[in-house]
Amino acid sequence: MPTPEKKSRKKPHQPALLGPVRPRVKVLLPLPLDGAYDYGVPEGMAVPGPGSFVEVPFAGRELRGVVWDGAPDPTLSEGRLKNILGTLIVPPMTDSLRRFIDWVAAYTMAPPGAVLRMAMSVPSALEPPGQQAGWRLSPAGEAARAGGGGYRLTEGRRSVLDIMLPGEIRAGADITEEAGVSAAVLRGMVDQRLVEPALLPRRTAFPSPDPEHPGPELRPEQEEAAASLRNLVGERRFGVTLLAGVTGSGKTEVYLDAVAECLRQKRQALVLLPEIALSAQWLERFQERFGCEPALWHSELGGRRRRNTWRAVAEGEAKVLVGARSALFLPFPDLGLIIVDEEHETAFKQEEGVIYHARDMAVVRARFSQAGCVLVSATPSLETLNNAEGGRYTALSLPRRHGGAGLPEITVLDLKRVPPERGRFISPPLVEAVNETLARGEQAMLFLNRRGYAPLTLCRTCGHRMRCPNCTAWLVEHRAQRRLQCHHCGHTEPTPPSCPECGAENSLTAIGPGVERVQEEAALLFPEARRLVMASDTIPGPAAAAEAARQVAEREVDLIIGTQIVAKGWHFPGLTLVGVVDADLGLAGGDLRAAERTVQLLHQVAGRAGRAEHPGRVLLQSWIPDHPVMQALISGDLDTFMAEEAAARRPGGWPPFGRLAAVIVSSEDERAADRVARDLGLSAPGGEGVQVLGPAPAPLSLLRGRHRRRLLLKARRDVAVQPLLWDWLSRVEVPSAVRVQVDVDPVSFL
DNA sequence: AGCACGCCGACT
DNA sequence: GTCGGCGTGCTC
Repeated sequence: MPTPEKKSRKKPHQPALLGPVRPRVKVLLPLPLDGAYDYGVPEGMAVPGPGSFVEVPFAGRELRGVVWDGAPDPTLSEGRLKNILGTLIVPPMTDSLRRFIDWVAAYTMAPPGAVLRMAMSVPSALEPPGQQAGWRLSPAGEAARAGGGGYRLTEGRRSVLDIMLPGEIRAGADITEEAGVSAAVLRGMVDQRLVEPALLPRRTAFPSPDPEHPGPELRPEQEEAAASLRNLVGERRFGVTLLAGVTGSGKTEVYLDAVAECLRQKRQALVLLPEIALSAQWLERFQERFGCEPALWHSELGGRRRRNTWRAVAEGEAKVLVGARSALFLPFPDLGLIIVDEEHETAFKQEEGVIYHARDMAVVRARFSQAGCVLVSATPSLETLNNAEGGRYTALSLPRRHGGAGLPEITVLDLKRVPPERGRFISPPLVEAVNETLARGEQAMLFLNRRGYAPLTLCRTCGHRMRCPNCTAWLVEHRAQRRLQCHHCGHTEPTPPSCPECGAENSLTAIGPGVERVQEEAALLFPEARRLVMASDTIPGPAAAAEAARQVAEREVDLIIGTQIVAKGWHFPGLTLVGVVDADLGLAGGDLRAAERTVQLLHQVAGRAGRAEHPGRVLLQSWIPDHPVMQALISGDLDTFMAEEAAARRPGGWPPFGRLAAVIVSSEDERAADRVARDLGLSAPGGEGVQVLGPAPAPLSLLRGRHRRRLLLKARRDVAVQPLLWDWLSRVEVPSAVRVQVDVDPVSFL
């Protein structure tokens, strides 16, 4: 039997081409490669300029990339050079976005192609517009979809039929992507006449927000701040402003006025929100101000809408876009303003893949785009406050609330003095306060930043604790589903009837409260109250969020029991009491920002109380009522608290007075991880203003089945940490089973 | 990222 | 004896 010819990995040696040498360009591909690759421009093709989207052959595939800056390598032999296949009809990527991508890659130490991938997240958006070909079900296809026609369908064909609605016309790439099949499956269906060609309709235009649409009238201090922001935008140059102001002081209206000015300047505006999926009420306010909806961008946005939005941004048609952090990498041709609302939120930190902080990168993008940048918060981060103090940012503040509404009165309930009953979590004074509030026909909220029923399940007989098999974490009971869940890796298992260790029956006990357990207790204490649990698992998306907001607004709910998702952006006019079930929760673990974050979160939750005509009340249950965090919340003097935080961090050179970079070593093989971590420790850089702490097991020393070790590089502010890190990491050998990640400016220390 | 190559274990 | 596991290296 003849053996099939083995495909040679090496290219056959080609003789040097005669005639004129092809022009060369660098092309960056959306892959985690070290840099851009060189390609030849075939005869007859105009040399595409930097920023052009091109199609190129790469490792036997056809990929799309962007012509990048820099000189092609003249030493690369003509024979190895492949030709560009074609230029795509898309507005080229601007200089400012290309420089931003390079900057982010250099700063985060990610491959530039990995950053480019975030800017090219919608492959189908690069298809030529207009006369684009699409596909729809033929009559035979519709019959097959309904199960008729006696067709025998492969799994792939079945899933194509399932996702194609009768009459709907979609792009081929869209269909194959959503159905999870190859193009061959679709082609086969076309050949069998189950699917027929059709022209894609031109997408509907994005509405233009009208800056002159009559919006709400601004109070004098709002108008003053708005004027300053309009001025920032009007100058059409880079500048950063911090807009601070307590909840309810009308910051949103102020910065929407800056958006209006940006529209008058005929430039685009980007608003970043930490949790775009839960911002139904924010969208209403936008609508009121501008008479239409903005373009939206978040990870749940799928298929067609995603594609259209990307394209509309690239063509400058989408004037205002509201999005999550990934919106920072959209191809705005002329960005005039970036707003980062709730700038202190840790949700702006991307923790996977390219690890970056969207707030910080927003400032950089604004700089490259000659745009204004506004950081907005009731409780600004120490980083931002420090920049304002140093004069790098302009500071504006709105001290008062709307309509003269006072700040809620905040009291600490000392749990040592007024403990809840055994096995309960709501203390008698809080029970009484809720009863009074409900009796007056007002709404109350119980806040506990912990999902599920109980964070720990313990065997009373043998002391066994239910743990996640993949992570250093306890399993959280979700009683409604009768399951135990790991909140880190997604592992779930049914709640066992008896102890898996000693076999004792009825011995497993729930330890500690989650919102579900608080709601159970509330059902006993306040049986008449209509209750609503708001947690990320009960409010899974924008629609559910809007529905929850409606129920609260229309008084179909008396008592809200919620996790941190209730802290952000809601306006509950009838809510006058907030009870914080465990104010100490965020202080455990003792990381660098635990106190700062707790103050920010609890201040924000407190801000939900008493926004309308009724004054609000907030009760914090705490075992440590004298803690500076509680004292700051009671007094409402957050400035002093932050000043003390700053004073505590300054001498040690902790951020923002110094730089940090975390090096995380992980492997399924614990010993391999230890070995690499130890080697890194031994070759750690030192010297003036630089020190390395660790290695040490990460607090989550096992995560998703990977053993993790951490090192922390701490450096003076004037030290560039990236060259130091590159040099350091290059000196240590890392086997392929071990991953070394760098997190510059870490937020989480887990 | 994806894909082919190559070198080690369990099966028709 | 082959099929196939995924470790390793490469892509202009």
